[in-house]
Amino acid sequence: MLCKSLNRFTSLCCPAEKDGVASRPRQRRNKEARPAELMAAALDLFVERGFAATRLDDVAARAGVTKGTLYLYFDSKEALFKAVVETSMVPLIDEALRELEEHKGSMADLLRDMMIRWWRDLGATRLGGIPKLIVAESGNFPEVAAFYHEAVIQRGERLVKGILTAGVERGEFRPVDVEATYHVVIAPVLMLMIWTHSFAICGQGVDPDRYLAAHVDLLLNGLRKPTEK
Amino acid sequence: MLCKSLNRFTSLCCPAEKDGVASRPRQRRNKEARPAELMAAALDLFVERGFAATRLDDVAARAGVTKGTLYLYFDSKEALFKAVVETSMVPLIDEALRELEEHKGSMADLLRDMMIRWWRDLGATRLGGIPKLIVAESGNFPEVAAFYHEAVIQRGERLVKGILTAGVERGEFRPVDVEATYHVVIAPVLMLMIWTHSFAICGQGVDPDRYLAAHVDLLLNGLRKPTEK
Amino acid sequence: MLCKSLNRFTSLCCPAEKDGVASRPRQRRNKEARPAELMAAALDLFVERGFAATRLDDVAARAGVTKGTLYLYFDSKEALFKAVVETSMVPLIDEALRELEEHKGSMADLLRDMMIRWWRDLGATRLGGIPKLIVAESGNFPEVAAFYHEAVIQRGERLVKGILTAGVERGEFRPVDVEATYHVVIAPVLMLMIWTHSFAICGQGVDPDRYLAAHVDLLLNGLRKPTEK
Amino acid sequence: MLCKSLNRFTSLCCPAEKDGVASRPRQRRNKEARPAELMAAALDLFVERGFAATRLDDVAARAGVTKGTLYLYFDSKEALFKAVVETSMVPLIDEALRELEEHKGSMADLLRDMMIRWWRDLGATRLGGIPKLIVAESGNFPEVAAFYHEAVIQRGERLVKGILTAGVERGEFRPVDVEATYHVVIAPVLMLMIWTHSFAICGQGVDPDRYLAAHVDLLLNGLRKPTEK
DNA sequence: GATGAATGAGGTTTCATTCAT
DNA sequence: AATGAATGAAACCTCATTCAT
Repeated sequence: MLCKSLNRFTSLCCPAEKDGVASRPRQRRNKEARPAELMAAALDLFVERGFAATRLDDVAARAGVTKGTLYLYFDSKEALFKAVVETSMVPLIDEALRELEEHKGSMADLLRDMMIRWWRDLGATRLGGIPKLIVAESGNFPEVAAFYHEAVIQRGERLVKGILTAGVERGEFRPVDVEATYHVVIAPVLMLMIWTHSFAICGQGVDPDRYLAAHVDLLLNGLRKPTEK
Repeated sequence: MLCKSLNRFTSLCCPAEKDGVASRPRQRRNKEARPAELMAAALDLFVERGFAATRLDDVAARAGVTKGTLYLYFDSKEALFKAVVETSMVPLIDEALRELEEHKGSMADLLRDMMIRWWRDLGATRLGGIPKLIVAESGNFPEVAAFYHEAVIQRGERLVKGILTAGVERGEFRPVDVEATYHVVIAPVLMLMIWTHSFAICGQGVDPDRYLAAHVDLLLNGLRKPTEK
Repeated sequence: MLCKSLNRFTSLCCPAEKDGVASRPRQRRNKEARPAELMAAALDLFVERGFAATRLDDVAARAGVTKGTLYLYFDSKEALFKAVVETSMVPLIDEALRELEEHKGSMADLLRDMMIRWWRDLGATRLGGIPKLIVAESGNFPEVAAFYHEAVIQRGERLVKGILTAGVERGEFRPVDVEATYHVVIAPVLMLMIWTHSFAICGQGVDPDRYLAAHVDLLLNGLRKPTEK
Repeated sequence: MLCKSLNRFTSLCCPAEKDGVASRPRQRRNKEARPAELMAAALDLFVERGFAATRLDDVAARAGVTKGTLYLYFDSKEALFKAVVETSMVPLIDEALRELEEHKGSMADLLRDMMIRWWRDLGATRLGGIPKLIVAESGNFPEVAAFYHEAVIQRGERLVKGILTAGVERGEFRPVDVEATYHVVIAPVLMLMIWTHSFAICGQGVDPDRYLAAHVDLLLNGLRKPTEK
């Protein structure tokens, strides 16, 4: 929990004013909320246009301030992006990791549960656009990519591999190549997010629930020990 | 190197030679080949850097011409981009379709075979960077995305769904939700391509063969009728 | 360090502490001292970085206040600059004049003595950066330069010319062009200060003592009547 | 000699159009002269305002082009400055070094000669403003300072020390501390240039010829062996 | 057909200055 | 008296696009 007032962040989804500036006599409207407002505006535009194509002018305008104000709170465009990721995605993964440690039931249930919640809390929200952004711009912004890898990917990796390993050890799953299977497990979820934020825009949507159900179905069937008939 | 254009005043070097440009005279070798040369250079750079980050200066230099020449053949950067996608991906897909209509054996084998060939002939080449590029820029270039969807994705969809349906009808596969399973089948392959062209660069490579093997293994185990042990 | 202002939300640190700021409460200690504190901070930074490159943010931080406070005491950055020059250099020159009026001995000794004291009391301190600063910014702040000339340079001129004239009249020195020789006398000292505050930083220091000794040696040899061997 | 057409540079002193843009139908007016025109405009403004305070917009406007054109010829503001120094000051010093090697007469004459020519060809021209600029901005632009040190100062050092050493070896000069005397020799000349380009602007000029004569007079008297009466 | 010099709008970032509190 | 959030005018630099040659 980085900052108390930031918890409001994910549910703060600023109520439109699409691209228009609020015209009230601003100045000290509610200063504690400023960073969260800026990050919310930034998330919207980053997801919509990508990192490079997002202009800080637009981020500021969407938050109802001017460009210079951004630099009161964030050192650079990159810093702004990092802050967005850190305050929105990281806590979600950290909580999942915590739950894994405390989980007692079957690993198959946990996996299914995680999948569904991951989609509901992250994939289905604006945050679901982040992975596409990262993939798209990692080549041109290596520092951003490196940060994301460390902050998000590695944590997710620990989570999924933890479940797989535990399942195998308990004899619940077949003995699989955990390293490779990890990628097979997350790929469809990642792909769904990427899909939703690219072709879905062109009206070529995938039904997330059916897709995830099919994935989990296939996955658990593939992992289950064939001997337990 | 005081002043960029001073080279001209010495006799040290003559034609632009930058970013790996061929330095041969290139005597109007074959004027019909010019567009193809330009598109080849553009493909290289688009795949490597993305659409927005690719500079036309660099494309021209790589093709051994100057920037102005590009505008003799393409109306704009976007037009060049669309031409590249059209001429590089479409023929490949068409050939794949032709070959697959002649298949007679088991659907499981066919699926496994397809996966491997898709990777070898496309994913492992520089063309493997196209899907990432499309996904990444689809938001900012909707027409390009729509074209790609029609020309490439829909054909692939027909193919995979055909195999799944046939497998189920023959009793080779469990009865699955074909619509959703189609996505689950292709997602890992797409994901592998995207991965290879994004984080792989940051030293976080995935071993394609192990990954594909794990995917196919899981897939066929998941599809196989549980009764046939 | 995600967002600059988040420090406020934690209890880690309280007041601005940046760039070596005193962190004591500074309870309105002595409101008459505030301008002097601000000018002291400004002198440090002006000497270190020059006029244009000094940020008022940093000046304020070094004085333990905020930027807005500066504008309570000075109308603008330029006004601050002029105040600094006025209050730091003028008293020094006045004291030097007072002490020198009481001298009785030889002019050669007086000249040598002056040189050494000038360096010790002014050149070797942070005030030695003022001449460079004046020279550097005189073009962009002509009023400041004019003030400095009147307040500092002209006094020094009277002094040196007085010594030279007296030395010639007494027959201690050759008859020289006093007007021009004055400049030759002070130039090396000025130059030493400028040098110390410019290239000395780049590791190209001059040894002040050797330099001054060489200067005085050369000077007195050049001034001495050649017949008096 | 870096570039044939650049020799015209020092005598190219573009005929005013003070701060105004030429309104002729430009475009390819005389493309080979472009770099020299840009450097001439840059020299004017660098000397007048300093490095940091000179805006590239103004440099471009004075040369009758737009900002972007500058970047066709120079990679950055720093590169532009370096090019100006390299093409204007360095050749002058190099020629002086060549003459030193070929000189046969007395070192006193050579020293006097060099002083006068240095002033005539450099100090009295716009180039005389460069040393002040370097001194003023060396703290904030270390790379620029380092370049200047290597390109100009070290060459000048070799020149002056060469003369002093030769004079001492031949028994023409007293045996002096060459290292320290070098600084004493150049300081007044540097100071004269700095003076001319700072206080001189405020109407507090020094008469260069009288000043230099006094300096050389004093210098040679100070260096001459006292035994030769 | 090909060039390449030139443009100019637009990007991120900086910072002196203001003003409601 | 003091704050510090906010502004907005530049500054440097980039690059798709144009057009005279």
